[in-house]
Amino acid sequence: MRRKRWRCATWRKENRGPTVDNHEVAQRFEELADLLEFKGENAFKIRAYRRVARVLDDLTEDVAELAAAGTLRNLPGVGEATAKKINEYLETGKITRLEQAKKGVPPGIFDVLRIQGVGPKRAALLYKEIGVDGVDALEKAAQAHHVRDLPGMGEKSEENILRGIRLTRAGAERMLLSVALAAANAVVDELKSQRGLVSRITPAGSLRRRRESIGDVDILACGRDPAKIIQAFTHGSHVSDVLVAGDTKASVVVTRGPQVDLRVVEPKQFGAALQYFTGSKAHNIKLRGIAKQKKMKINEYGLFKGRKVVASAEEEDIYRALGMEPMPPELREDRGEIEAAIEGRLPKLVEHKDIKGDFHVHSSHSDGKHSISEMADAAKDAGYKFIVITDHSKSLRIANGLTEQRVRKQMKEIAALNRKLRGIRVLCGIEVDIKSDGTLDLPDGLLAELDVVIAAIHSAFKQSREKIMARMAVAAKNPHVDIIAHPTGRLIGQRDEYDVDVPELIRMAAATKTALEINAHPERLDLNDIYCRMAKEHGVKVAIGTDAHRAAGLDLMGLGVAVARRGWLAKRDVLNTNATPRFK
DNA sequence: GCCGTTTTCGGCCCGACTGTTTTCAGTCG
Repeated sequence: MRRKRWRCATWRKENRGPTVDNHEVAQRFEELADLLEFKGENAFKIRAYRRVARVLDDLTEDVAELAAAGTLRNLPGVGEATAKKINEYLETGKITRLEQAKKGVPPGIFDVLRIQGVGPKRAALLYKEIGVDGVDALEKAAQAHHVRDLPGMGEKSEENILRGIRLTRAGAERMLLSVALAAANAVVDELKSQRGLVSRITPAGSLRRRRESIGDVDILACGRDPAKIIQAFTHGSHVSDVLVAGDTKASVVVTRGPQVDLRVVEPKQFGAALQYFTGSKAHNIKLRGIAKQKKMKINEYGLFKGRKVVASAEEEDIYRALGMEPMPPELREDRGEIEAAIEGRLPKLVEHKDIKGDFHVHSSHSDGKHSISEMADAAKDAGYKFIVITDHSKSLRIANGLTEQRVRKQMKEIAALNRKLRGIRVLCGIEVDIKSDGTLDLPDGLLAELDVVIAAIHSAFKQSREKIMARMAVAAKNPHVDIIAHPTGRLIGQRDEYDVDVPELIRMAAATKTALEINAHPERLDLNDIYCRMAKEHGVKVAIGTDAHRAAGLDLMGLGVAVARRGWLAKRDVLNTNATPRFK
């Protein structure tokens, strides 16, 4: 699959909370942390700022509302000084401490810090000694061999810096979850295919946690001959560049693909390593703190009390030994899962096998490739009890949207098909367009006759928040609309959300008993994990739809389930788990 | 800068790899 180019401004933090403002405030704290790091200030202070940034990004409430209510300090990691800074930013658009820190630091330093192999110490050295104030200046200095003369630097460091610049420019960007999964599977399959090489091998990291976009791919393996595994990995058919290769770990860049890190561990330590390399970093840091309280130590080799191994072979053993329930990788983001695990109140997450049907499927009647009958066969093969055919409505001309007449014709075809089909039921639906003037594209009388109505915005993305929300209100309040599809309209790495107030939409959905969709298409994954959790907290049901335009598209359900799991959703929160779904 | 079964000061996660060093600092995850 082709690598996506990321055009929107917010690609670095795809897990945005309800409003842009949270993310915006978070970014200020990231900047502050970068600057203080560059200046060599107290590392713990820097970590504290980064923690604040992450907490703000993960927030399911509006930071401005918390500030107004005076409850900022209830947030973990936010103390008096930070609360003051947040208030200052909300009121004035500036943070005095940040402005001070910026003084005398050229803005290009932020980019220099993002080059692989250049950290705060080297960035400061380069700036002070030879005036490197940006990536271009750094490249020139390295090419002119001015870098190797600096203390602690040499020929190799210079080469590595140039390679770091190349890698960053070539696209050290994040990739879609689906792309990373494919790359990881290719590497894993190649290593597995070599007889007797690996006894266990599995992706770890953010891929295993199923984040919606992935930076590097992490893979964990064990086998009799670690050196041979590293050798096979670095000489794999997909490798274009070897970054590091040691006894137990190696990093490569895959041709037209991501950086892949492999770690080789002892079989008896596989569980500890899997836990460690699955992360997230924040989750692990909290876990380490808990181990420390219990006078234990945790690292990638195991959980230790003094020299004694308390747990190491399986992940579950480590969590249990720390006094908590083991938890699925999708929850490990330090968003309250550790506290829940200690108190024994982790949700039992929805699983792929619970899914009985797909709510969002297109056919050749509009812009799908396959007939209704072919889609039904594919759904039956997937083990489903139902699918909902939801072709586009007429105003979406580019997608050959259905007129009222054609909808009626489709209803007849589906009725006839259902008389023949065994073991699967085709429900008659529509993806009705919420037009830019705030009306629905088909009359209520017709919508009332359909089994399932999903409504979606496909036009006028640039409208004001008021207009977008007015359109959403029309859809949610319509008694025939069952689901609002891809509610924010974002395309990961390509297009930002339209100006939808998601917390307000969720309140609307709750009040009108309208479900919200997780669109499982890899570029959408919309709602995202944070919004899903917010929906659940408000009692709003979620419907997963693959938006399949061909039979193979039904396979994307796994990505939708992953988002649901990341959003803490249980079986009862997801409408697809009911073989005969009921609506308004 | 935050935080408290170590409570208002003194901690704050931990190890691998690299390149430059004569024993370790810097970077990364």
